[in-house]
Amino acid sequence: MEQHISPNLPPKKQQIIATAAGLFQRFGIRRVSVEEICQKASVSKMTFYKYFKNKNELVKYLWNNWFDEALIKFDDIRRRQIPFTEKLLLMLKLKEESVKNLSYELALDYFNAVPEMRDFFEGLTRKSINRFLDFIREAQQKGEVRAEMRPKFFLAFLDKIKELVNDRELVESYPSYKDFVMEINNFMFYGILPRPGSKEK
Amino acid sequence: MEQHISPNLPPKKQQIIATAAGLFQRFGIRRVSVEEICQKASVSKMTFYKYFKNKNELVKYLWNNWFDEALIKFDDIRRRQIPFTEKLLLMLKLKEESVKNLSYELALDYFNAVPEMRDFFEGLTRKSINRFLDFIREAQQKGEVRAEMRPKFFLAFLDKIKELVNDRELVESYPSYKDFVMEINNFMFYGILPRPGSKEK
DNA sequence: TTAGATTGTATTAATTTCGTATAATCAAAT
DNA sequence: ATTTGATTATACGAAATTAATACAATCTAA
Repeated sequence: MEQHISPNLPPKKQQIIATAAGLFQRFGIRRVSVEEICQKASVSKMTFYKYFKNKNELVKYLWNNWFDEALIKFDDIRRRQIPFTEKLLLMLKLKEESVKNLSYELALDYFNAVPEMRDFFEGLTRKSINRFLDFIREAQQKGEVRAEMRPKFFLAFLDKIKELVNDRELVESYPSYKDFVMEINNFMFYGILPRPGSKEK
Repeated sequence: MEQHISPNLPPKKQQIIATAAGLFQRFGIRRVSVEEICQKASVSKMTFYKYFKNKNELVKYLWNNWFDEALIKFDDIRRRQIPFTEKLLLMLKLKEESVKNLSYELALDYFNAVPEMRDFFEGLTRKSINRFLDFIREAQQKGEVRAEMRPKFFLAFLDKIKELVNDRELVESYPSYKDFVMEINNFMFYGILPRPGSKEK
């Protein structure tokens, strides 16, 4: 719920953004009218249309903000001095949070009513995906990931894996979260084959 | 979210009721259209209007159901062979749950748009309150409650007390929930004065 | 006092929702 | 096979809501 909206914006504009974000989150974009936003934000409609051409532009503004913030966090993780697989897990978590904030479900609901917004949203999504593919390619060049693997396959694979990260029962069945991470680590490095030099028979 | 809707209704009617309840709960009554209910319930609009004159009648039906169920549970508590104060606490809990289901907040939102529904809702509320006042009067006749106290005062008092029941930190500061109940018990029986014969100095 | 921002009210056009009418479809009983 | 009752799809006009703009009035700070 906490929005990190860049400050030193006109106060009225900020009010609009904050209340709109709250209302959209709660009821879905489609179900919230401009007037409602204005009333709850104590802003006249004129002022609203001064700062935003219309509701869609406001929505785009919010989406842009959210995606930008997510990308900043993404790059932050990317730069850290931690093993590749740990980065991966952090990114999966980040993605989950972002989706929660964006209320992807509510966005979908909006697409049905305003189809042209789908393109915009998908544009942002594509940008994010490309950033991630870059990350993988870089890891391949650094030798952290097998170079023969197609990045797109890896992406699809992770999309499935992330469900495991959210599987509480599974995660808690390990002595610690770290052990769980190790499991994924090992799986990604060695696959299902016994580690060379391990004592498995 | 679990609705206990009386069975052996026409299946389509039941679908309408169930989906409407879900949507209302989620988005508020005002924000959900008849068409949306029909779509999600896989029921044609014609069928909807066969079973309900309009959206308001559907809402009334749901409210009636919810209040009836609550009153049944209320009477059940009333009949139990447990001390008066324990009944009180159970009733406070019941009320809290009912309010949660009714989404009182969302109902209020609806009143702004459709004022005539407020009367209906308040009618149901009054009925519940009267039932409760009866309960108190009975307790007064049985000598469980001081006869000089006005039932309405007691009602107002409880409305404040119930916030305590929901105060987790307070409740958990007692060794057990039973101890917390005893505290309220004692307070209601003896007020703030030391119990006659207790060892306080 | 002025300039810029904001508000309240009003207004029109566009969109959504409501509630009904009609004909078609389907399932099951006769 | 036919009838019956329930349901659906489509369409429709009326009513209500929402969108977006216009204009005059107000407020605020330089």
